[in-house]
Amino acid sequence: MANRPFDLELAAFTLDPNDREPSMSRIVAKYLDIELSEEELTPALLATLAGKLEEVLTKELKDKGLWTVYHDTELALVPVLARIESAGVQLDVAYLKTLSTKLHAELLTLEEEIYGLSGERFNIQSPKQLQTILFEKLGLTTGKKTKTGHSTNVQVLTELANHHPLPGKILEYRHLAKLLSTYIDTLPKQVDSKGRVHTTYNQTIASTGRLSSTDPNLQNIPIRTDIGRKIRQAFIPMEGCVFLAADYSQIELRLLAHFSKDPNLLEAFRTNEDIHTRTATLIFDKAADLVTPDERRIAKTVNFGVVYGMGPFKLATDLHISMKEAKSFIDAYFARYAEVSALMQSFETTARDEGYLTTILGRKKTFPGLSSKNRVVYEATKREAMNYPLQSSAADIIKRAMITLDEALREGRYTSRIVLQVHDELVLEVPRAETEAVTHLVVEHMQNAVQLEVPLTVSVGIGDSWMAAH
DNA sequence: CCCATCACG
DNA sequence: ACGTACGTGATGGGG
Ligand SMILES: [Mg+2]
Repeated sequence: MANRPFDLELAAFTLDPNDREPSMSRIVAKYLDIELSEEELTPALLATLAGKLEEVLTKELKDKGLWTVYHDTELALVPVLARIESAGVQLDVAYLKTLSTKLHAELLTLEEEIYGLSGERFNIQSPKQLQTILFEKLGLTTGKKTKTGHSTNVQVLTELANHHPLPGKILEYRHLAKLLSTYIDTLPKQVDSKGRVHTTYNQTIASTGRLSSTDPNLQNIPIRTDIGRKIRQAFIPMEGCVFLAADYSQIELRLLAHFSKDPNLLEAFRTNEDIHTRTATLIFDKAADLVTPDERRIAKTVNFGVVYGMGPFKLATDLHISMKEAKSFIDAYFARYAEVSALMQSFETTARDEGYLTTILGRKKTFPGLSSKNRVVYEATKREAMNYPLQSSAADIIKRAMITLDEALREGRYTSRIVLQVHDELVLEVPRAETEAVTHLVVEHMQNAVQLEVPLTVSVGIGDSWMAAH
């Protein structure tokens, strides 16, 4: 491995990813046991402490078995991220401008319709003013949700839309306003002279070890609605290139199979079955070809819910079924995937009794909330613990893939480069002539980043926009 | 500055 | 009686 300079921020994060505010003052106190304020820690003083900090944190990393993940993954990822950020990604600004004009016109129409239905003009974007219109003036009811008043969120408005035409219009308005203000009208302001946007990937924010993306966030670009997909079409490769998008299929559920060794889950992934249909056959006790689309949809929600520690309440409200039914589905899931049930319990007990959990690459995180006597805090932390090894190991895996893929691209003298990472997906800008070779390279490095009990599979698409590459 | 909301995996 | 699915970031309202 290359000789890399010490990185205090990454070292401190690897040692304690829970620390939300790792200021120099806190780090110096924590590792050198010296109490000094940020002001007292002058550059000159910090310079004198630097060597000692490196020595102490290095020893700590090695003692805790964290040196490898720190050095070979986190530190090795730094230049890879630097290249991604520096490359940026091209936007079709003219197209976004056209889209903006069209959608602003629609927004204006919606606005007038909303005022008409409300009988007055008000700030639609103010939840407070909207509450007054919906719940006082129109007397609509949900009885549900309060914090600082009645909630007007999408769940509530969707329910209210069955009783009055206004909430549906508000939902349409919100959807357009969100996409316009966050993406369509904002991204064009952030392009460089070549029409490319450059995000910043933060390596020390998400306690699971995931990356986060800011300024602009390129990890939450819309895709779930028609208009959202139009925004994805604005992400385009430079002249002479195509986009190659490669994403892991159900990586967290495969990790669930790997860690639990549940026979049903292993079998499903080893035979490359449709996992949601497989779960449906198990919880509804019927053959795969008899599973209805509705049953598959329920099974899909259960599959994803389980890795978040979802309970019957959430499942019932999301699927519009009774608590009793929801509980029966979850019970059936854990009965048929018995080793998953055992694994989830072991995550809780290990996190509580050993104090921490470990990922596939040896990343660690503690769960202080499991010492709480407050049931809500305890249960919330238990859910974090149940999700952590899966989400965090998935983050480990794509990081390894990025490091070795980047190296292979450079070693092979390719022009292709990674331009985006979205948790389980990589997007590359690929000269047309390199398409075939780089497709193989990307798949190879992603699928073989680690070896699991089940295959890691990657789906790849190529296209003239991010949307088209999916 | 916090809250509510909603965009993504 | 309470609270109820993990991890993020950006926006607009309102104090
Ligand atoms: Mg995927």
